[in-house]
Formats: sequence, C-alpha cells, structure tokens
Amino acid sequence: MPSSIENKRIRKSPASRRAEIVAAASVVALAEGLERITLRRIADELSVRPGLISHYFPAVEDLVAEAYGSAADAEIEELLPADRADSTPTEHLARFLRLTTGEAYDDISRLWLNARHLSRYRPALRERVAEQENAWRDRLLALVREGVELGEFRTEDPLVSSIQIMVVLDGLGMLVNGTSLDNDPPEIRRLPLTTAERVLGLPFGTLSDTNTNTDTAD
Amino acid sequence: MPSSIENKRIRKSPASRRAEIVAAASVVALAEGLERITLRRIADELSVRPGLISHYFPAVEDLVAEAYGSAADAEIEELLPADRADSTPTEHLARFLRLTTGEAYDDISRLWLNARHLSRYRPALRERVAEQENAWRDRLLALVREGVELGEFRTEDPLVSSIQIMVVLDGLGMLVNGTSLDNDPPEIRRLPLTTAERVLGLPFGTLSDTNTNTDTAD
DNA sequence: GATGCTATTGAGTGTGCGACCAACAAGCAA
DNA sequence: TTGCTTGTTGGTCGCACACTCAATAGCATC
Repeated sequence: MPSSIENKRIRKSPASRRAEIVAAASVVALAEGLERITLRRIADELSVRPGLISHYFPAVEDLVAEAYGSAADAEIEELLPADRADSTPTEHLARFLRLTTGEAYDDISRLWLNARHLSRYRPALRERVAEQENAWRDRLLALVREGVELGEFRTEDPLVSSIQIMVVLDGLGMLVNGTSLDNDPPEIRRLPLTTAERVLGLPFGTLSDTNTNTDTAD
Repeated sequence: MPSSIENKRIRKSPASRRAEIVAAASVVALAEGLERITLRRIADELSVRPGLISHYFPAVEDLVAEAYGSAADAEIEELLPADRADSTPTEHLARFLRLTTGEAYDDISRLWLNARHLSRYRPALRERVAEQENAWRDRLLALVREGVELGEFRTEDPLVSSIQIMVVLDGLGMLVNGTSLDNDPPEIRRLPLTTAERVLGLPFGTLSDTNTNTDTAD
C-alpha cells in the first residue's frame, strides 16, 4: 500500500524543525544563491509542504537573512576562529589568508557578493550583513591587536589596518563570478598577503612562507 | 473625445526605438537595479505595450546586458575619458579618484555590484561585465603608462598598479548598500587616493591636493 | 488620396512566486 | 486507551513574470 515515495508525516519539535529549515536554506544559499531560497525549494529539500516553511517563517525574507547569517557564522568559525589555540598571531593570520585564496573560498565570496547586493532590497538581510561585517572586522582586529602586543605586528592603527585587509579581500571577491582570474598577473592573487604584510610591518613573504600545519591538511 | 491619456500609436524607426528602449532600461538599471528591468516596466516607461519590448529583445536577458553596457559606457566616458585634453596624468587621475569617492558614484557602485552578482546567473551579462572590466582597466592602464613616460608616475609594473587601484575601488564599492560608511575612520575613505599614490610612487597627498578645475564645478 | 510595408498592439499562455487557512493526524499526557 | 494540543498538510488565491502571435494601424511612397 505505501508507495515508494514517503508521504508519512513526521512531527518534530519547533526548535529542531526550525534549525533544519535554516540549515537547508543555508546550503542552498551557498551553492546556488540567496534568491534560490523559496518556500517550494526548501520544502522540497526537506520533503515537506511549502506551507510548513511559511509556518516557521511567515516572511521568506527572514529565512533568507537567517540562512545567510547561519552560513556566514559557520564560515567565520572555520576561517578565523576566535581561539587560535597554540598558533601565533602571524601563523593564524597566514592560515586565514591562505584559506581565503583557495578555491573553496569562492562559494563564500559569492555569498558575500550576493548578500551585499540583495541587501539593497531586503532590510532584514541588510541588517544581518552589517552584523556579520562587524563580526569579521572585530575578529580580525582582535588578532591584529594581539599581534601588536606580542611584538609580531607593527601598525599605528590596528583598525585601519584590519579594514585595509578586508577591503582588498572584498575587492578580489567582487571578481568571483567573472571569467577566470587566471589571466591576471600572479601579484594580484597575492594581494591580500602583500597588503597584510605591508600594513602590519611584516617583511615581504612572511605570511606566505609561514607554515601552518595545525589543521586542514593539504 | 480623446481622453487625457495618450494612447495613439507612434511609429518609430527600429534603430531609434531600440535606442530608446536601451536608454530607458539603463536609467532603470542605474536607479533601481538590473532586476527591475522587466518587459512591463520598460514598456510603461515608454508608454508602449510590453510586446513591443519583446519584439526588439526576444530575450530580456539581452536587454539587461545591453542596458548595463550602455550605462557603464556612459560612466567610463564621464569618469575616465580617453582624451584627457590639456590636463596632466596626475590631474586626470586625481579627477577620476575624486569623482569615484563622491556621492554620485554610489549609483555606479551599486550597478557594478549588481552586475557582478547577477552575472552569476546570466551569461550574456557576464560577457558584458568582462568587456567593461577590460575597458576600465585598459583605460586606467593607458593613463598610468602615460604618467610613467612623462616621469610623473613611477612603477615597475603599470598593469599591476592599475589593478591594485581598481581592487581597492571595488572593495569599497562592495559596501555601498551597507548601513553608512560614516562610522569608518576617514583613512578608509581616502584609501583609493593613498593606494594610488603608493603604487605610483607619488608623494603622500599629491592626488588629493591636486586641483582639477577643468570641469565639474563643486 | 490610395497602397503596402511593418512597427505596434491586444489578448492570451504557462510558470513560479509568497501568502493564507481550514482540515488533518502525530504523539504526548492523562 | 482516550483525548487533546499543535505540527503539518493540501488546496487555493492573487500577483508578476517572459514569451507568442494574429490583427491592427502609422506613415512613407507613389
């Protein structure tokens, strides 16, 4: 009698169902873009009916903002964790910059580009983007300050230095949907590295030569 | 008998009608975004029927790409004209950087952000963005080379220097839809200036102090 | 002023979207 | 086992979109 397709209702607690919806939405956001988050799409993803998504998120815009925030939260913890464990600020920064130039970072770049554009039309998302911007900047700023205190970095204004690094990262991220970066000179790819070295008073090559073998085996 | 609303047909030559459509679309693109370019929207703008837009642009995507290209073409001529007339490369560059930090540049920043994100989904647009990217880079590169030849600028690699300036401009442009740049330190706003001065071997302050009174009265 | 070319209209098709809500049933508590 | 709370369904509504095409009418030409 039961066909091969499962249509039995599964009843979950509001908290876990909600988390499940946000998780599914953030996967879609990273892989296909924030505008692909629709009631029907997420419902299909979870094999439930669209009305259920509406029940948890009466306005889709709130789900979009939540999905973005969730993805961005996960990424900051992956790329720039607050606890740098036993690595030095230099090592930690080098690791961050290495990850941000890898292929895997393209999805994140796309997400940021997506969110920054879409926040033009969606206030809830704009709010979330602002929060994330602060979180990333504060995280980097804290690292820079530690480096300065430990004598590894040298800068007059840690905040300005942090923002300078982020601006260059953003500028390169703008190109993520373009037709290959490979025709650009190699100096451009290394721009975040050289920028960080310059604004933090590090000798040229310090960050790219720094070995970070604490995680993420290559 | 004729009501106050004009519904009389006006028959135009294909060339001028097409140009009119592209012009209307590029106005909408600049003011409201590329996704607001729809058959109905542009038709309303010109007081014609949607079918007419379809007649000239069987696929809307092509109109979007055209509208973006048209707007970007107009902007490059305004901001970075090929003929710098009697101004020196330094003056010309200073003028460019001054214009790109003005309020009026926000619409252009938004358009670029918009186009770069949207080209993720629209191949025709992606193509146009690549063309525009080349045009802007080549324009700036030519200026840098002239400056080097005339002994005003000093750089080992004019191409890398040009791209570095563009990357910083793009990076700041990413923030255009955010909640006010005013809480950032003033050094950030001046980043394109200081970057250009640094990569072109100009004394600090050269570009901001350079008086460019040839046009655009403030 | 009549004619013919074609720019333009008007009407319609199908798709996908967010939102709404009465009815249903899962699974906990009594 | 029974009952009840509430998570979930299924169906629907209205809207906006791109795209199609036969019919219409502006206007240049003769």
